[in-house]
Amino acid sequence: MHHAEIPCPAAFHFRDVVFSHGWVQLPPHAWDVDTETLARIERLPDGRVVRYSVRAEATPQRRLVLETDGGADTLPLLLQQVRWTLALDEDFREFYALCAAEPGLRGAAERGQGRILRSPTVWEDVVKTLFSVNTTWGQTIAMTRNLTALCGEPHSEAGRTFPTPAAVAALEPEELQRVCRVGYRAGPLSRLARDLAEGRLDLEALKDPALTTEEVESRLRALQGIGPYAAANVLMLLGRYDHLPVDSWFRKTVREGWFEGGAVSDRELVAAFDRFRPYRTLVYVFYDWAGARAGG
DNA sequence: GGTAGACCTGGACGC
DNA sequence: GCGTCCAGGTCTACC
Repeated sequence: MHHAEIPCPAAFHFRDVVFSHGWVQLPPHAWDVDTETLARIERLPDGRVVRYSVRAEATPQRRLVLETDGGADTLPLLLQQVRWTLALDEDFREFYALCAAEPGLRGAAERGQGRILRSPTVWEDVVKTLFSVNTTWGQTIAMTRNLTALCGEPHSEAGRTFPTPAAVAALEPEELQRVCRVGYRAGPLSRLARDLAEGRLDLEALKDPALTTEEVESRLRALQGIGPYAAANVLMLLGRYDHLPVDSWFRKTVREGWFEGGAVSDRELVAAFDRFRPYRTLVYVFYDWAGARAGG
């Protein structure tokens, strides 16, 4: 077992990042409640399949500890991956400045919140987002498990990698639908996998900060099955925080939090976030909605 | 530009 | 047991 240490940003809370949204429940992520450790099975570019885990040192969380059963030569790549998946290199000071004037956001600033757990590849985040659309969260988990079990690469001890585009592209949409129970998402999933595997599409390029958010959104919306909600969700995972993911959960949360549960149009719900540009999504994710509902 | 209806799936619900 | 509804939307046709 090899390990490396990663210095934490100021006011960093590992658990807050891991549980920033539901991704931790989707394989190949796994959370150990006893040791508070986040683990993943990962396929490296050279084909090796390794397991790695990340945990925070006890409070104050000044360092993360990365461990892997891969060779010592895998550590630089895995460190780079952890920095991306935990958004360790992002600067949230402007967001915290905005939080200071908003009672429902003061807790977020005090805890150093803003980081959202993401996948190593845009491909994985897009697939998981596609699986979260027009279904229940339980079925999203099942679809991800089924796809990973069907064509992820096995680790020697336990678990599988998230499938590569090539592995998914090798299967017919009918099989994806029948075995993974992904329903009508099989077509868009298969097409996405084939476009990536055959080099017609490059989703990793969307991580380029030189691209405008409008350009990234436009490329995401060009994907089959990715509409306004799904594109906003992926934009958030790419560190672009001004496109609100308007779905049924958003409507319920904001109506109950800011409009006393009344009937309000999407236009009005979104307009309520205008003053929080360009961090509207972070405000939605980290706002103290329970406090708002309680009248605070 | 807005709106209705179809779309996989499976759990919840009413009967 | 069975039918219906709908969930962390998207797409198309139609007006």
